[in-house]
Amino acid sequence: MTISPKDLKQVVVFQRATDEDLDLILKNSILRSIEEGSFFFMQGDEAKYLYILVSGQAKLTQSNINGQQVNLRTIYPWQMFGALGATRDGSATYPATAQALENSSSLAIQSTFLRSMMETRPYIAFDLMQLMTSYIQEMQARYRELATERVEQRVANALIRLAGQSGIRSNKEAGIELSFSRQEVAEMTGTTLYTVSRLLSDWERKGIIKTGREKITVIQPHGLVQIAEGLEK
Amino acid sequence: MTISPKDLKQVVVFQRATDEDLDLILKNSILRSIEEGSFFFMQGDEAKYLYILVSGQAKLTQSNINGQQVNLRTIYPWQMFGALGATRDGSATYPATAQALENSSSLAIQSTFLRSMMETRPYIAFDLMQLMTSYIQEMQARYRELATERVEQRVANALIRLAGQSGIRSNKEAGIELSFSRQEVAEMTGTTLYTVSRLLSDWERKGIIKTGREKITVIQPHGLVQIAEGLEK
DNA sequence: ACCCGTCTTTGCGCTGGCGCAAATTATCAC
DNA sequence: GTGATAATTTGCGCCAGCGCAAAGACGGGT
Repeated sequence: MTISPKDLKQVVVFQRATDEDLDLILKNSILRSIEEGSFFFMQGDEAKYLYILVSGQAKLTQSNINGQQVNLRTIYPWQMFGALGATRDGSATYPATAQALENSSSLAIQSTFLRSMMETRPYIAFDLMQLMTSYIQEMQARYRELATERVEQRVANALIRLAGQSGIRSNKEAGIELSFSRQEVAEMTGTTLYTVSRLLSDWERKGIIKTGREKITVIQPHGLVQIAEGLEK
Repeated sequence: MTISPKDLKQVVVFQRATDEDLDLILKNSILRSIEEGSFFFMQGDEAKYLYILVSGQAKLTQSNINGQQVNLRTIYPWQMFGALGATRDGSATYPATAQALENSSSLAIQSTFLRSMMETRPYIAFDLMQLMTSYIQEMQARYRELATERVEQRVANALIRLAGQSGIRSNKEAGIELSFSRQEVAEMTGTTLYTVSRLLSDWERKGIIKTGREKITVIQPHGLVQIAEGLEK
């Protein structure tokens, strides 16, 4: 697979880049293919590269000392990841682990190179900052959710968010189909797979969703919104 | 009170700014004094300004629909806040509320002005991005903590973090003194004031801390670390 | 010194959600 | 199709932590 400068325009942070800059970026990066289940990088690794997902799907997780993990976000093609460790000063390490959910390919850009580029090209730093800003907002919202909302509300919210993100990628007649296991949803919402399973079964009985193995189809988004707001009782 | 360009150098994001730039920033900002308990801005307000705290102390919180609030961070002099809403495109709103914990004064900088400055001065966008990066990391860590750790571990961690932040500002012989109520600690850790009170009483009995009205003195930081790691049992 | 408002403590009962265990079902490789 | 593997469901018991209520402690203002 080859990547052209034009492809890179799909990356939010590079939308405003000139063709020369895009060329330069490509020259300072390498293509890395990762098979399903393997890792782009692990939490604690030295952050030499930041990545652009070219194809496939990946997840970003963080683990505590006991190995319990939380899911920070799911990565879709042309999204950047690993940028946190890579933009910090000196020899930073990745604060999270990136694992391929399918066979995936990515563009690995040298951190030092992007940093030097930013020093002279305001738009990259600016757009990257905008991206960071949106992550902070999402993390703050999820943090507040975790601190104040009950499990059913958090799970409902997670499904709404996921439907919004990947729903764009599907036709929504007959529901929005999501590909996540109970375990994954649990890691996104700070609960357990048992509780998620019980909730989903309950909601299926009520006709709000349909469930399958590693699959959740949202039939009535409105029903989820109601649960998320804590109105269902 | 007047603020000189030199004062502004204490702001992380302006460390590398030229004197002319600092002058320009001062010219495009106004001094705002807020008395204890009042608000710099509320969640949902249009983000016309971003702030630099000049004196006093403030807290940044976020509330859900029911009014339950979580504490995102405490703001000390020469720290920037309200930058999230202000750096986003168009007419963004603040995602959080900033309230003065003491009589405070701040410098309010026009969002549009700082945005235009960043477009031509890489170092500001770059340094601001670094700052954002550190916030993301902290939020991710706290999120993981909230999702996977038990209450006592989270509270211990919060005290460690607070001691690290404001400990710099005090002499640590005879312990590091923190000025937070049980309610505030509860909002930082996603629990209730009752549980915090019970934990602190327990830890005081063990000699790890001393407690007082709106005051917690850390005597044995090591004891907290042990609890935070879940080893105490 | 005293009062009053606020913060803190603690007893008590309750329950949301955890997590084991075992059964059931879906998926894939061959 | 068949067996192996992994995901899911559900019963059951349990307990960490919530939250009310009431008492107690502290501190600022006059």
